[in-house]
Amino acid sequence: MKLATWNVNSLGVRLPHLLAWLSAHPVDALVLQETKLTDDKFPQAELAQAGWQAVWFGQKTYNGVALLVPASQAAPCEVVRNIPGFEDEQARVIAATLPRTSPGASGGSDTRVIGAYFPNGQAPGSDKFAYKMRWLQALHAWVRQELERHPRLVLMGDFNIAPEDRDVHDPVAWAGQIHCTDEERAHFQGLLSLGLHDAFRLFEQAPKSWTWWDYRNLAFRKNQGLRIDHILVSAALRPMVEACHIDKEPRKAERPSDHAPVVLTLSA
DNA sequence: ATGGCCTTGGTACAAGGA
Repeated sequence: MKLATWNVNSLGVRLPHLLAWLSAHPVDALVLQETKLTDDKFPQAELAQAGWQAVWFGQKTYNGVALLVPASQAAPCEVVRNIPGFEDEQARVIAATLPRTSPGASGGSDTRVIGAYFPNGQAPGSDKFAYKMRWLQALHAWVRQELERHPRLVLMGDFNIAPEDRDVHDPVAWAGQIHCTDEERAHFQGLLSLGLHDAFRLFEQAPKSWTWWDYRNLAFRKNQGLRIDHILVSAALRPMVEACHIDKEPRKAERPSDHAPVVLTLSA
């Protein structure tokens, strides 16, 4: 079973690119961020024609999230949009349960997937940073509840947090900057304290592994980036994690997203 | 060489991203 997350930076622009990636990488679920489409503009028909069903939650111009699942699989259920109880104008979260498809498998159960586009935060001290902190607090409380109901849980998306200095190409230049502040990193650790595990760090990984590279300054060619897109797995899923990798290939395409997909491989 | 972006809305350029 493969699960993936990808900030596509406009699904309208990236749809052909996304379909090409999906046909080469048949995942069991993919969460998208920054679709930048209102719900009426979501390309449901095009995706269905390519063999994908979806649930989505968008808004105009900014943000927007979706969950894609092969049409051959059971439909995602118990769909939640945004953090329950947290008033938010911005479309940043979509959660759903993937029903277990192999009834013969023992000891398993449904898998809960939460796809999230964490706020950017712009700069420490700004209003947007304060919003990011409130949002992170609400997310933490909600994920705690979700874990009680769904032991097999995956939280993945664009976190807009580089958890450690090794997730930053130039930690000195980025010290205290957005994505790297102590406050943001404490929130990331807070999610881990719920019993979640950073799937990427369950394995030995190449140094200088990033998921995002600035469009400017030849950052991708020089491999100057950040690791800000993450897949966290619950304790119940951890023994099943076989691999977690960043697929840099789509970042080399013409008109790429500035983010690369992250892919999780689970046994069974 | 040293600096170099992209998307949306809307039709010039500002806002936002990270």
